[in-house]
Formats: sequence, structure tokens, C-alpha cells
Amino acid sequence: MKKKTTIYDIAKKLNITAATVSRALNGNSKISEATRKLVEETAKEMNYEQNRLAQALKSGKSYNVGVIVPRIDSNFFASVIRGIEEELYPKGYHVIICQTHDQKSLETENINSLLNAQVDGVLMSISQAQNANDDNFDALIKKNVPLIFFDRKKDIKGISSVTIDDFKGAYEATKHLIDQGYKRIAHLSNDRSILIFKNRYLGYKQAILDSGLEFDESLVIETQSKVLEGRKIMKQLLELEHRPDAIFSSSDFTALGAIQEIKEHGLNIPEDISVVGFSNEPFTRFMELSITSVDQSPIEMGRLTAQVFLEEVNSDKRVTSEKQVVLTPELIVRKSSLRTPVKH
Amino acid sequence: MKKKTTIYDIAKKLNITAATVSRALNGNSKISEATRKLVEETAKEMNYEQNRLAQALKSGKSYNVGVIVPRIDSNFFASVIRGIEEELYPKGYHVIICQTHDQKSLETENINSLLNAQVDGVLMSISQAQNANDDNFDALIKKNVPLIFFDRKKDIKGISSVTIDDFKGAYEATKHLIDQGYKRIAHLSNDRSILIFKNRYLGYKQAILDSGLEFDESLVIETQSKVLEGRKIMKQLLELEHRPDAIFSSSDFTALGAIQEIKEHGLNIPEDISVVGFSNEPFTRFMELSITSVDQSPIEMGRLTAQVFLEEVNSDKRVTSEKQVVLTPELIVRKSSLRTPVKH
DNA sequence: CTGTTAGCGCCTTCAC
DNA sequence: GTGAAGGCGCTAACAG
Repeated sequence: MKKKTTIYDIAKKLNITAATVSRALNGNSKISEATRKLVEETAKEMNYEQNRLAQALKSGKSYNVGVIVPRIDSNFFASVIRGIEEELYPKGYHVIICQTHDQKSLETENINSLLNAQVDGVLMSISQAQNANDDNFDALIKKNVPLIFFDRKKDIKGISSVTIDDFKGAYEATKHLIDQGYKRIAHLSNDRSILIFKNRYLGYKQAILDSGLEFDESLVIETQSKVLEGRKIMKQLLELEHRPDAIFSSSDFTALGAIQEIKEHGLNIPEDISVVGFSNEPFTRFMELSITSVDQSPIEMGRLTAQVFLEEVNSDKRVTSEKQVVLTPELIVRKSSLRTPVKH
Repeated sequence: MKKKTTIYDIAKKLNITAATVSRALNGNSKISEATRKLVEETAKEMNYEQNRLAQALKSGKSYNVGVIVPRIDSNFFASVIRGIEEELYPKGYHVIICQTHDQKSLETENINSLLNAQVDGVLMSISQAQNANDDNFDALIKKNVPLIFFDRKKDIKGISSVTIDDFKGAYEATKHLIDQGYKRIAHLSNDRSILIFKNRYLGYKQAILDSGLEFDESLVIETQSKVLEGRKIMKQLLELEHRPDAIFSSSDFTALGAIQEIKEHGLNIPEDISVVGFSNEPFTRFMELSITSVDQSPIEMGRLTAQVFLEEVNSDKRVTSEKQVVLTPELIVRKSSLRTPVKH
């Protein structure tokens, strides 16, 4: 690597000290307009660029934040990340992205690795926990590294979070099905130790109870957010003596799998069985049979998460009580659940 | 943040110097087994962790590498990134991911930003260039920061790359169509100043010429890798007096758009029009009408890219000639192009 | 307003 | 084998 110019080089050239150069470059108020200009010009002339590593060492801040998600190849997480970046880049922060692939071991590894890299904070969506994995967060909390959950959170005292109102989203999705006349609505759930899935389940349940329909726990099935899992589960449901006439899935991917299976069994959607997903992944719109889903405004979620982080990192009092931001979901009705077909 | 223990703390406790501690921890040979053990134990005991910022400042290496891609919410790029991570994490590197969203301005911004963060290298897939954007790379090259292209590359002297044989992939895809008896094959291309698209075009063209069919340049259309673009273009093609009977698309997303448009016009796939995409995105498999596509083994591509980076960064002679790794693509035949339907 | 000094945490000669 | 000293590049406290 070519030798880079430092503030000393500038100082020497101008017969002043490095400190002065530093001050001039950092907008310190106690500096003459003349030298400031001079320094700035010379800096540009000499192609000076601040060494962030040195600055980081000095300040103890790396200006890197870690973002941990289950995976990045879903539009939802990719969009949240985009929102985070949009908010953080202008403030000089970089984002290090880690994927857990829903494995606890990777989650642990990622956290340690980020800690080791001296990140200034960690924004994360937790992975599916085979068992409680709170110890993963302990390391962060113990070191007082700002931790903020988005979407998939756990309730931990003092930890802020940005989520959507999953209960409401699920409630409305289920109510939409009920309003259409469906009576036996199954719910494809997911690991309910993760709050979003728990809340979607509760919203679903409440909608059913509120409508006076019978709530049948056996129609609630926990699975993973994967197309093939959706197929597998749907297959079981179709073999039921008294099969469901509608599906509310906590994931678009499982919903897609369910749809495939339903069609393969020669049934029609939404006439025989109606399907609603969750997340509003782009493919739900692009399918020939477009899928009704719940939008989570992921970019907004990312921006808000970043903002909460910035607030925390810029406040000295580290004992601030946590902040819980909750976004409102939006049901997007499409063909897969609408008995009177609409154009979309 | 709680005060972290440094090598000085360990030194003080053991009545030795920080230098000795450093040596013990770094596996320096000239150190007694006794003190090494002692130091290691005390380090663990005191919860010591190396401050990577300090080490970075000292060594001039940040152990961060930048990865720049057009977007991360496509399975292809997400998978390449996964491959890169798998290779780099064990070596202590972190990956900073940047998206260009195919905008040149963002590409420039990202490069500068990464440079500013003192990354040890940049692995990138270039964005669609409205005009030549070589100056973007100049900054990197000038600073002697290892730059490695994957997938979307430019031919720049001294810059290594990892790609697949796009010509071959396109040739085989086109040949597959020809073998099925299709005679008027259109090609949905993309910015051909990017080599992958140029090569896919050339492979397509060669397959047609080799088969004795007439090559019609008007059936080659440049567009963007987006579903809606695919629809738009397909609409135009369908209005042609002598419309094509097959489509070879350089992108799965455009292929999907084309398929939607074809269906909407009441035509059958693959009977009336056959469609082949490129990239083997998961949705091509999951569609009811599964889409024939060309697999690019993205994870492998990521791993190889990372390996090339590691080689470069670990060799002193910075004037090594570039390395060009080329992977072999694989055509995955599915319903959208196979006249005798198969199960998939 | 600007110079001096010191230190962030680590590593690497150079001595002994 | 280990200690002493200096420096990576920058900034902040203290002088003046």
C-alpha cells in the first residue's frame, strides 16, 4: 500500500502542529478562519484522508455496527437492512451483516465475532431458538454494547426493539378470512418462543374467538418458514377428516408451499381453500395466483431501528429505559383469499 | 462501556512487561513455555480480549473486507456472500456488505466509504453502468487495495476475477431450445458493457449460428433484471408480426415477467412459447410452472472469490498477474421449456 | 488561537 | 527469554 498522508505531513508542510491540523479539520471553533482554510486546501491538495482506525482507537468507537439476521435472501430482511443503511451511512457508520441461518451456534459465533470487531452496537433479529438462547445476549449486555431487536425480539429488560403489531396483522388477516365466510381456518405457525410468532398466533386466535367460531388448537401447526415445510404440513392438513377451508400462514414461504400442495391435490384457491401469508414478499405479488399477505414496511423498520441505535449511542446515561417502537401492519388482499376475483 | 482488560493489566498482575504478554499471546517462539502458559491462563481469567482496533492501527490491516453487490435480496448474491463469509470468517475477517442498487453514484459512494473504513480488500460485482465507470475502480487500484470481481466483472489489467462461463451457459440454454424444435428464439439481454451479459449474448448468438438458424438481431433486447421490465419487453415481442416461439432470458426475473405476460395473452408455455432464464433463483423451482434456468453455483463462486482475495492479501509482491477463475454453469431443465412435460 | 504533551492498545526492533 | 522504548495516526487536556 502506498504511504498515506497524515496530519503530520500537512502540519510539516504548513509549519504548524498536527494538533492544529486536527482541529482545523474537525471544525473546532477555536481556530482562525485563515489557517482553517489553508489546512483544508492543503489537505485536499495532498489527498489527505482521515485514518478511521486511528480515530477509532482513540475514541474507542469503531463506527461499525453489526446487523444479525436469520438470512439476507428474503426481501424482508434485505429491505430492513437497506433501511438501516440509509439511516446509518450518512452518520459515518458501516454495517457488518451476519447471517445465523437460524442456527444457534452461528448466532453465538456472530455475536462474539462482532464483539471482537469492536462494533458500536448490534441490531438483530433473533434466530429460531431450539432452546432458550438468552446467554447469547448476555455477552452483549454485560459489555454494555447497545443491542436493539427488530422484528424477531425477545423481551429483555432494558433492551429496545422495533417491531410491527403482529397481533393486529394476524387478527386482521384472520378476520378477513372470516368475513369471507371461511369457517375452519388453520394457522401455520412457527417457533412461538419468538414473540412475533406467538403474537401472530394470538391475533389469529383472538379473531376466531371474537367471531364466535370454534377455536380448534389442532389446526395450529408449528413449522419453519420454508416452502417445502409448507407443502409437508399442508399435505397433513389435507388428509384430515375435516380439513380446513382456509390457511393463515405466519410466513409467505410456507404459504407458497401450502398453495402448491393444495393445487396438486386438485383443489381450487380460493374457492376450496383460501390462503393468506405474512410479510408481503415480492413473489406474493408476482405469482399468477397472487397471494394475500401482511405488509411489514421493512424499510421503515430498518430506519427506525437505526434511529433507536443512534439515540442510545449518543446518550451517556446508559441506564435509559428501553424504547419499544411498534409499527402498524397492512393487509394486502390478493387473489389467493378473495372469493370474488380482483385484478391485481 | 466497561473498561476492558489490556495486555498491560495482565503484565502488571504477573510482574512482567506488556511486550512479553504480547509475545506469549501471539505464539512467538522465543518465550518460555512456563510464562506462555501463565499468561494464557491469566488472560482467560481476566477475560482478556484483543483490541482489534489497536492491532489494526498497528498493522495497517483492518481485517474487514468490503463486498459490493447490486442488491442482496436475490438468492444469487445472497449465496455468493454466504460463500465469501464461510471462507473469510475462519480467517478472522469481517465482511461489510454494500448495495449499489445498480446506481453508479451509490457505487462510487460505497467504494469511497469502504476505502475510508480501511478495508483490506474489496470483492465486487459491478453495477449497471450508464456510462463507463472505470474511474470508480481507479481509486481502489491507485491505493493498491486488492480488488476482485465476481460474476459481473470488467476486464482490467491486473485485477483478478471469479466468474462462470456465461458463454457456455447461454450456448447450452439456447441449444436446448433449438433441440426442442424452437426456431425463432428471442434473447432478453441486459447492459452488454457488463461482460456476463455480453457473453450470454454471444453464447446465444453462436448457438443459433451453429445450428444453421437465421440470426435476427431484432430479437435481442436489452432490458433490466426486473419482473416488470420482463413484462414490458414481452408485451412488445408479442405484438411483433412474426413473434418469437422461445425466449432465452439473461435473468430469471425478466423471464418471470415474460411468462406472466405470455400467459396473460392466453398463450401456453412451453407449447406456444418456451422460456429459459438464468441464475436458478429458488422461485424458478417453486413456480407452478417451474422455470428452466442456468445454475451458477453461487456459494462456490463466493468461496473462490474469497480464496483469491486471501492469496492476494498474503502475497507481498503486489504485481502478481491477475487470476481468472471460471466456473462451469449447469442447465437445469424444467417445465417452462420442455415440450414433453416432466415432473419436477 | 496555537503548540506541547500524552495516551488509546498493540507490536516490534534493539538491547541485555 | 525478557525488558525498554518507540511508533501506528489521531485527539484532548493543558499551557501559553
